[in-house]
Amino acid sequence: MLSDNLTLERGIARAATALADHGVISALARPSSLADEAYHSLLLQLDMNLWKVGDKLPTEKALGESLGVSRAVIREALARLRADGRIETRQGAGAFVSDRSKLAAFRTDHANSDTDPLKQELEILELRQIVEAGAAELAAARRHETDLANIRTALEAMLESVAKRSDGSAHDDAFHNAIAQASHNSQIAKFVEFLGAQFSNSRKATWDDIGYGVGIAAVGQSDHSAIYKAIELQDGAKAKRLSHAHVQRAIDRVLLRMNDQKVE
Amino acid sequence: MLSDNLTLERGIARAATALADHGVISALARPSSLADEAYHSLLLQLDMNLWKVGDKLPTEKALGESLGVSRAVIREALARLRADGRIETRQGAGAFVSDRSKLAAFRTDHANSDTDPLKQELEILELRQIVEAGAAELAAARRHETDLANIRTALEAMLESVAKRSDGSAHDDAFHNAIAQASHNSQIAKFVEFLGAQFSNSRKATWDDIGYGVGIAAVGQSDHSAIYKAIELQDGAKAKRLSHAHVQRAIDRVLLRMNDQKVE
DNA sequence: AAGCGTAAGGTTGTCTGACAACATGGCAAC
DNA sequence: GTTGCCATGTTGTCAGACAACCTTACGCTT
Repeated sequence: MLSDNLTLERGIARAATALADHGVISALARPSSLADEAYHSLLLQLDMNLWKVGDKLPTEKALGESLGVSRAVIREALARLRADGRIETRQGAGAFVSDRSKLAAFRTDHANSDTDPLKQELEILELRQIVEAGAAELAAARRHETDLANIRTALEAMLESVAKRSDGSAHDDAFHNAIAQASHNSQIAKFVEFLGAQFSNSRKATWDDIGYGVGIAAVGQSDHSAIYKAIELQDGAKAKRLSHAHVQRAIDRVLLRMNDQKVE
Repeated sequence: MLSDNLTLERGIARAATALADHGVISALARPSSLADEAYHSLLLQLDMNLWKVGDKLPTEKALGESLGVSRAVIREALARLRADGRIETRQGAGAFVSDRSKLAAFRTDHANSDTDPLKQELEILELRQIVEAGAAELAAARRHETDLANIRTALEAMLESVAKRSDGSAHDDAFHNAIAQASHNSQIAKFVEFLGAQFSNSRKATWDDIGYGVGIAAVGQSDHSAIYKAIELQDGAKAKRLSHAHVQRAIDRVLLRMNDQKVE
């Protein structure tokens, strides 16, 4: 595992992708780039505690040889690990594993993707539920007129989408982001935006034909209206409760899918 | 601004750091690396919407010439932007600005650091308050015996630190992380750990001589004990309320510091 | 005139070699 | 034992080259 040759893996991945393009395989290891694979390979070894905090990683030259790639590729992988706060490098000395108090970035994707995708989606939704409910509560207390106008704009755009039975996921995002903005806490706003981006694929389900058939879009819309009114009336407790319940619907849908999956 | 020469800036930054080392200047632009500066330069231009979503960035060669650095440096900066989901690159085509729905990493540091550091700390604390309160509520509902044991271990280590008036910040971290782990939601656990890491410097104040003098450590300890008991008794509402109040104390201390700052 | 295949040039991905900047350990001088 | 210097190793940066790939334009066919 340590001395794997990436070019070999890459060849296999390429072949797999070629098959996938023909519909033979659904979604496996992407070919991406050598640097990407080196990054994930090193990240995996870091997550497995192959090296302890403070330990010195092999030299760039050694890493390149063990993975069968050039130093430039290794350097890009190390640069990303450094940007995430996983390692620190000192010119002339080497690269060292940094302790957890240096973490500089939060990502939702697992290097070891052995976890069930649905479970991961569920976990992110729970985190989203907590943060968005808190954001709504703050928004009710701090919203200005301009904030209300922004939320209303997104709300009306969504109403129009529902009426036309078209995809309103972009406006859905805008609605939740506008509420987060109304909290007047830029970190919360940025984080809500980030969490929203983690669902760019799965959330579409609410707005496609199936979603309209089941009536998800309509129910979500009445949720949204109620949340807006609570924020407008500065009823923080209500905004929090409604927002929490709104995300709970999405959670319940994921739980249903998980049950369906187990039955098969 | 666009055609700045990084080597020039670097020279100035080096000189500034040299002065700082002699105590003349406190903390200014770090010299770091050329790639680091190129990354922040590009990030700043992206945040200022210099290019619209989908626009093509200048070629690596052009970027390198405009910043006065080699292509290798530019490539490292672009690699980091790509890892954050800010841009996408296609071999043979170029680098393109991606839309916000591709965000792949959450960071608390601002590229445009024109914001008050205290305000930023306040905003992160508010986010932390929301997430940790939610995590405590879930922990109360889902904790196993092993989770309780982990929390208790950290709690007792902190008690010992308080008794010895030594630095217990590491155990403080461990306590909050253990609660987040007890939520049995790995994303929440990871995020709480990440937020904790954003305070590696400022949180020490609770545990130094001043903190002991004011009694912050002691008060925090009674908070911790109460939170633990609520989780043990599976009283989610209480755990949530106590955790919220606990972080509120830290928020209030920051607000005090902000007032002191305004007076000067 | 419209469609299509091909060739040319441009751009990113990767490799190689080189040198500068810095760190570390050992050795010699005191 | 301590100090200072030097050889060696490592990371940071640069330059050039080629492969893989994309885009565009040109010329040919229909």
